Amino acid sequence: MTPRLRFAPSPTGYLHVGGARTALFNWLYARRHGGTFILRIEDTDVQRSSWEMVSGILDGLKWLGIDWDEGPEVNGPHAPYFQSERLERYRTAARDLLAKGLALEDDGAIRFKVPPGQTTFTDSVHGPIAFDNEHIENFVILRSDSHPTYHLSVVVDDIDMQVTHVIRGDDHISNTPKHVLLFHAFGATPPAFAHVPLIMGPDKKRLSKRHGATSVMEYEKQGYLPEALFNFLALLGWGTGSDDEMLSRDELVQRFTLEGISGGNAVFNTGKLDWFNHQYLLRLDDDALIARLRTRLEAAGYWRDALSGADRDWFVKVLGLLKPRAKTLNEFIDQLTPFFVDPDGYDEEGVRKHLSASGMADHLRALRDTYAAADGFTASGLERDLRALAESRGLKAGALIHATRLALTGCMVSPGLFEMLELVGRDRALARMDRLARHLTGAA
RNA sequence: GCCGGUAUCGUCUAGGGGUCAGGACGGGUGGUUCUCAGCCAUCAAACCGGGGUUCGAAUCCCCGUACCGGUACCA
Repeated sequence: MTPRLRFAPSPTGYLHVGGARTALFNWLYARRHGGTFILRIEDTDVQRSSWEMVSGILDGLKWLGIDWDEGPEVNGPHAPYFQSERLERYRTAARDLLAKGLALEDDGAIRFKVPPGQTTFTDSVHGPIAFDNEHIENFVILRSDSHPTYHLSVVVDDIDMQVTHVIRGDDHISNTPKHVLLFHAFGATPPAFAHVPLIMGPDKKRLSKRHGATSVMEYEKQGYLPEALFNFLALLGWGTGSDDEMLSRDELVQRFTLEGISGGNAVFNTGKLDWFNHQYLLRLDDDALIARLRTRLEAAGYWRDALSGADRDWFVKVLGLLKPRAKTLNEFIDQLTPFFVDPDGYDEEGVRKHLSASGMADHLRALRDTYAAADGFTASGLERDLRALAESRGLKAGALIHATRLALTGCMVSPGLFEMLELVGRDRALARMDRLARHLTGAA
């Protein structure tokens, strides 16, 4: 029997990174063993569920590259995959149990009669786990409004859909005996269970909005690459048993085991995600990088078709300058600014530190004139000219460099000044130096 | 409170009766240098505590402690 796994989100919010990781583990296991990955929408809580949320979840999964074999949009032999469309099925199941004397009516609701004894199961992550049934109350399976509770719908669906492995969050571990009891009551064999540790914030509290972004698509917005998030999430709470960390989707599939999942909760370390993202960004070839940047370039108003045509070589050089410093696609866009538009102001601290020396406007004009008269406009020549000029004027090269950087970018930090000058080009560079010189004179 | 789970550097983790307890992120220092980043070199940093078992325990057992989760006609 080939394994059948499922991810069963409740569409009461967007795809959370914790949910995404659960989906990821299920997907990894299914792909590793040639099984089936099912997506089932647990929308029995009609008030809190919406189509917008459903499509948000699908988008998040698709963006991460997690595809499903059965479920919304693709359907399958056990359709429908929305619990809201299976309500009658749950009612029948609850009445079945009632008829068999395994459940009882209570105030219009139906409760499962928990038998005496002990309920045990073997968790692939935690090992054997036992609960005394006396600690489990006769729990409701069908509400008085005839809607199923989570316990009922989950078990009925897992039976109907022939789910063989349930990989879910640790928070379900104490629900599991209830589910095991239900599987038995329905005459079914419970699936194998694997409860994965929860994702926490840096303060070891359950990850929530106050820790920062928790939605998968929020990371997309911030300029993270799906393959980076995928890799990072896969290794959160799971060890491959080796020192390798940069692992492709396929490598992750090949190495995935339930036993490698660790028992304790895992802190979501944004810094590590940044590192992964940077690594993946660095591995993108030029055209791929440009393609990934495209939408954002358009939004910023920087895009022109020549960037992938006549100006491609220039653009590739610019990107090369930014690669060591941009950790996200958004940072690329930020740092790309001086290559597309003139500075719209000057960093205040920079002005104080680097422009307050008297005569700076004059030095800047002198440099501007030198550059205007220079034969070529390449980094090495520009550097040589600047240093010579600084020396002739009794100025430290650094001082002139910093002032020129402010003129060119408006900022105190940027890639190497001379490389930037070369790529910004003579006309724009001279204009910006003029402008700062005028600005300084006007201010004085 | 009760039930369940977990415990290795700050973080993610490897390992697991005898190891210099390994890697990565982050951090420190030095170098490269016009700033930042990067890069190179280098350093610091952990087996929750207490009892056992054993020639030997971080590893096995017990007891604590801490943390997390559950304790709904939420999922």
